[in-house]
Amino acid sequence: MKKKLLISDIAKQLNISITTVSFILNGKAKEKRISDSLTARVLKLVEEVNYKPNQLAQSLRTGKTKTIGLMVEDISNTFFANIARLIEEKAYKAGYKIIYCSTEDDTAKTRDLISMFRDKHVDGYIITPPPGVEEDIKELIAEGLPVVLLDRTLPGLPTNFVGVDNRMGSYSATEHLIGQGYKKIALVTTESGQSQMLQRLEGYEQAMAHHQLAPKLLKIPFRVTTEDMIPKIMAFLDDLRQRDDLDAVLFATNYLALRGLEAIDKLELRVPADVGVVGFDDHDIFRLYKPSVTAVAQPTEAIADQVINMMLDQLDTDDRKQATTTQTAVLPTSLIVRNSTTRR
Amino acid sequence: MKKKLLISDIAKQLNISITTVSFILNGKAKEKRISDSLTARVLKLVEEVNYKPNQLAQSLRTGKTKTIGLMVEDISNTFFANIARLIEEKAYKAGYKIIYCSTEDDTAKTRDLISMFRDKHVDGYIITPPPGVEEDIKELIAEGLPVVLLDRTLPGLPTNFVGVDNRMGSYSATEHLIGQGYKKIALVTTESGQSQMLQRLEGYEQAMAHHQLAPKLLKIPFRVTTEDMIPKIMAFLDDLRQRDDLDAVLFATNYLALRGLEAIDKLELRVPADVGVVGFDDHDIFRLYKPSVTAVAQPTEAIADQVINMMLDQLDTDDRKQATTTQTAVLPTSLIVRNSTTRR
DNA sequence: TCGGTATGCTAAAATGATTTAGCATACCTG
DNA sequence: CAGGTATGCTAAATCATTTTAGCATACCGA
Repeated sequence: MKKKLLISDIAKQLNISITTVSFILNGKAKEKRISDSLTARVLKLVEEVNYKPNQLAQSLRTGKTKTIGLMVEDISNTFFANIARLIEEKAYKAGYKIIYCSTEDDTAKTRDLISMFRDKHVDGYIITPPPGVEEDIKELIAEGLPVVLLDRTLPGLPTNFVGVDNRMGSYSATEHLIGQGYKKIALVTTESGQSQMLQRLEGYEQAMAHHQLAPKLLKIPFRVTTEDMIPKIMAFLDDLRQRDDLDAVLFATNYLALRGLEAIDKLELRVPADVGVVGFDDHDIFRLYKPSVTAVAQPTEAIADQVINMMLDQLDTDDRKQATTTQTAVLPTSLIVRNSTTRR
Repeated sequence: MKKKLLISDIAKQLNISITTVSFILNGKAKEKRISDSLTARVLKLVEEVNYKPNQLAQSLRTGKTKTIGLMVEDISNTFFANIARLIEEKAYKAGYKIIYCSTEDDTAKTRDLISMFRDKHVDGYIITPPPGVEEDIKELIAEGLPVVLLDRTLPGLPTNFVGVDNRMGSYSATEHLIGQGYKKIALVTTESGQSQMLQRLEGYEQAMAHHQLAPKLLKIPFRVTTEDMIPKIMAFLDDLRQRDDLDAVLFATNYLALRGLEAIDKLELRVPADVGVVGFDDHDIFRLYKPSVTAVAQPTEAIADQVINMMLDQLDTDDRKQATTTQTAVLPTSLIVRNSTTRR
């Protein structure tokens, strides 16, 4: 097994000091007045023998690991998987690697993960925060570590944030339904206090209020399994239906919409004739489903762009003026109108 | 900002040497004959002040980073996203973090990524290899680094591998179609030479041959965009249809099946009356689609289990006897019969 | 009383880089 | 020709651990 090359090997071969080699490799040749000819010789040799500095040693000395921690609610959810893919790509281009994990929106697990990431000295944190981690995040910020929150914020936490205009998204989705002649519109959401979910609720309620329509809510508790979800939704819809009080549903997340479609199917309701359907967050399935499903789409690529830009921004900035400015990007959603809301 | 605690702080406070603290923290107290009382005092203080060793320094000294590199073709593909989620979970339980990236099945990119992972000194490699990285992987193995290939193998590479019985999967899918009375069965696959794709092709061809039926193939070139894929599939199916030579299709991957369903939809063919449809690799959509789509399901959880077990196995083993034994797990697929192949 | 060994701990090297402080030498200026 | 400055480089400290080699002291048996 070939021995790994050290910086001292390079220095020895050229009969110069380690310091000089280090300066040259770190682009400080000019600044440190190393002659051009020596610089060239060093770079040539380094190239020839394919010397690569030991990143662990570098990290120990500099405190930088060129690694970003990415914590999403669930990496297997298409929305997050797509974001993760884009973030990864852009991060690699900037020389950063990504360590990821899924929080499952579990406070204790997330706190643990944050602490593990710290132990590993990641340079920056991208987080979709569960409730109850405010203090941990504040600590990160207090220590001058770059943090970008994604998808949802936490109250009272002045931090860089990237998300969409959820209120507007569900407002316009509701307006769209109303415009199509639907009046008895229900919202199926989760019980969570996550900011983005509250905003989606707010948008729906505002649109309904604006038209003097009565809101109808189903809030699914958080840790309900997929199987239990469908009967719950069925019961809710069926009940409204019995009272002739339902002609459309807005689902507040893509997985709720998937379960919802199954529920609607089992109740043998026709879409869009019996009920109109809109999902928040687009999904491959919505294009393909018959009838295709109208959805509030989030601009995945733009989100990922903003996130990584904010992160790189902070990573580039000198640590001093870190906490001074916080950026916030609230991106617009777009309503993709498909057949599930088109009455004929 | 509170100063980070060092091992020397612990030593100083108790008036003992750093060495002793280190031994105790690394569970070598007994072995090194440190008295129980001192051991207890050290552990107590460590607990009280919440001292945590600097992992960078540990890694530099030991050469272990407690990090596993995961390279999949595309982290945003549901199949890989699900696997990634499970692997992450199990890895964390064993104290390992995951760095991931998407190879896009691009040789040059992957070689680059492998080299980056090496620079970062990951302890183990989980890879879905694109063609042309045989040498790089051989090098990893030669250096005694744990490697587990996932989903596909490379010819002439004796390595730990986890995948499914692809040949059997598509064989039985084809048999199923034939059992339902379909005879003019086409296979839509990719042009790639990836082992798993070749096996799926082989299974199909064997089943067809076994019943003296003529195979009909469409091989989609690799870097075709989603939009270009649909017209290609349409043309292929339509052509066969014109010649009255099509009554069922087997799609060799889940994304091909998705595009395929769109194509079938546009051609206004009815499923399963005009064409039966089977997908390789299950997908949420297949349950929900009308009619629901029969699929060859891969046992995601079992795959992830095997992968992480093989990996941890190697990581635990002393480096010496590393390369001696290689494990291979070929898991069975299961055919989930749904409406898309049920003629009435 | 002396050699052997068990006990309980530690000094110092090693891991592989970056960075601070500074040393010669040459050159220039007045 | 003294004194200052620019040039071109380097010795040694530093980052925070782990690990090797070994040092006192006490005790025991012969």
